[in-house]
Amino acid sequence: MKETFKDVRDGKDAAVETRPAPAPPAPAALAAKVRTLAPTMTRSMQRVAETVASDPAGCAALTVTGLAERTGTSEATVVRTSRLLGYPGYRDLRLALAALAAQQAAGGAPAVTADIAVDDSLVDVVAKLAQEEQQCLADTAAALDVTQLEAAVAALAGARRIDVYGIGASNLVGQDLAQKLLRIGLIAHAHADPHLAVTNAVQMRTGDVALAITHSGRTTDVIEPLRVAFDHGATTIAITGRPDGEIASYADHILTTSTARESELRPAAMSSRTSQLLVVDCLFIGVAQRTYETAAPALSASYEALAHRHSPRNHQR
Amino acid sequence: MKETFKDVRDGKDAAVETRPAPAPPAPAALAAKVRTLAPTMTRSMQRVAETVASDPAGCAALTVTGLAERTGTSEATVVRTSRLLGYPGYRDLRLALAALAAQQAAGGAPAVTADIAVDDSLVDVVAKLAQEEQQCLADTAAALDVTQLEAAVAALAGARRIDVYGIGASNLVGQDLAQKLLRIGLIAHAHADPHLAVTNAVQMRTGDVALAITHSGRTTDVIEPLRVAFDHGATTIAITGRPDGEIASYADHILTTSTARESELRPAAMSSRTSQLLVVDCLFIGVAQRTYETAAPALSASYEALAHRHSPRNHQR
DNA sequence: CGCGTCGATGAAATTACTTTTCAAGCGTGA
DNA sequence: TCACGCTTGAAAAGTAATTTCATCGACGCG
Repeated sequence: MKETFKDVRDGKDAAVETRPAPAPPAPAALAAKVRTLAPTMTRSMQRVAETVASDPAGCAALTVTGLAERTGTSEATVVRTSRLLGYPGYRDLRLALAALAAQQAAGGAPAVTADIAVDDSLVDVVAKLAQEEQQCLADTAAALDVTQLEAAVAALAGARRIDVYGIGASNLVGQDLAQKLLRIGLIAHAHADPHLAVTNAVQMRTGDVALAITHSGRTTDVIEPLRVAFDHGATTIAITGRPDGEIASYADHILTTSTARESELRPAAMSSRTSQLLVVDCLFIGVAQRTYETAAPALSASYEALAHRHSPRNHQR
Repeated sequence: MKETFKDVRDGKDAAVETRPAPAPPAPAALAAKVRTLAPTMTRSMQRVAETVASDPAGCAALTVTGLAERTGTSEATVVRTSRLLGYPGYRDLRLALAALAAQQAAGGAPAVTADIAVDDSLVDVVAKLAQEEQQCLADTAAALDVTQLEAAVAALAGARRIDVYGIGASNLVGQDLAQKLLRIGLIAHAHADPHLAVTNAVQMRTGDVALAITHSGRTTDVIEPLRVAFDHGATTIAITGRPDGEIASYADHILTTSTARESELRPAAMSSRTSQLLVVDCLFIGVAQRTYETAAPALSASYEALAHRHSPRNHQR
């Protein structure tokens, strides 16, 4: 169970490196974190998390016992929830809560995001979608673990070869990343076919990088190739919305994407894609910075190469 | 003196009621309070107060003992100082400190609109990217012509068949749209190969919809198939950043995406992609609304179908 | 110049709060 | 239906905050 899972990961980390940074507690990304982790939580923990997220100021004034009473749970559950949210204990969650409350008070309007309904006008749809995606970006940026990002960037920048795994919508994100990396001279390939992906993953070894993208963290077709690459000594990176999912067991570096509530009309795929793309962009820029000497000329070269694919400009007025 | 004061207060409170609200602790007025009360304080208390005022964030991380050590005083002195500053005890001062730190941090970094530079830290990169993409979304939403969108949605919703043309990054956006439309039961196909696209475009006729995605509006490989489809009587839609580009000549409906300044490290492809995706999402939601009767069941069906592709949930603790 | 008083201060005791442990409860799947 | 494992809260254990109290030093007065 938990022990097993934890031990596996720890063992791996110990073997590979010394776990760069467990998880710097989130300052303002609390709401995002609550959403991301909500599925993992038990009922009472969800109650605590939700209470905390909906009224940071109020909760900051409460002691463990107080919050336990207010949520109708026990102190133990409150502490457990705090841990799950990434804090060493309730004390620190409480501090973060106070900070969050202050920020909210200062920032003013929190954000009104009503679900998109079937009978919304298109004007509303546009507004709500834009709003939700903006929120999603903000959440992702706030929750992104820069240490992990740094490590991932370093791995990519120095990789002999990069394989990207993703299925469905995540595959498109993977292709986006691969396209970008190719442009700056890296050898990257996005796999769409799970079988081919596994077949190729066997070739991976130390110095190669395998990157898997899956929102659920449980997509077998994506986990398999990453596992194979991991077993063959490649450095592995996972971009997932569930940092505690199975895929985490085979990832050296985990980049967490945020999750928005999904509604009937707006499948989770939409916000996860937005979130994933931001992460991918960050990776790309990071790598481009680190390989600037070669990246810059490569970028302009690719522009040149495309020029003749465009009709002459005389059409514009 | 202080003792006396405290006793008086306690006595009164006990007698009157359960502590009405002697003094609402200060949130951000801490520095002011320190200055005001400094003369009243003893040397060691001044040291504590000053430390606290100059580094709220750092002190918030410390326990009484820690702060006592850092200021070279004792726990008692720290508590006494807290009292003098208007808090019931150190615990509450600490919360206020955290809040203050958050406020300072929020106010200190108002907006990062600068270009991403080669020597930016990853933290900056993440912040700037998120910021830029958010801006891009806002711009797109504001500039989107809902009338055109409405027309495009109507065309798509009633289409016998939908072909999507896009090259490079825009192709991924096209695939995203096609995937989504397929999910709700429409017949959509995204073309990556320009030759095949043209070949297929010849088949298009009235009742079919051709949709082209190109940021520049001048990408020949994308314009060609759209022109062919247009000539054969299909309804044509263009998603482009240049509504005056050549492609406009062959588009019945034009959806404009916004363009952000592009910097050396951040090619235009990035922001155009974000913008295009928002438009595509709006199209999708619009179509899903109009075909709700068939779309809703189709959506849930596709979820079901994917379920077995995920590993069981037993992995989570 | 010495003595006494009083406030400031920190060590230690006490109390409040937090964290951990553990056993009972409960749902779930075999 | 049973058994297993996860969830949960009660209570023990531990940690941090608060209070108490004795010491120290300064100042004023005899």
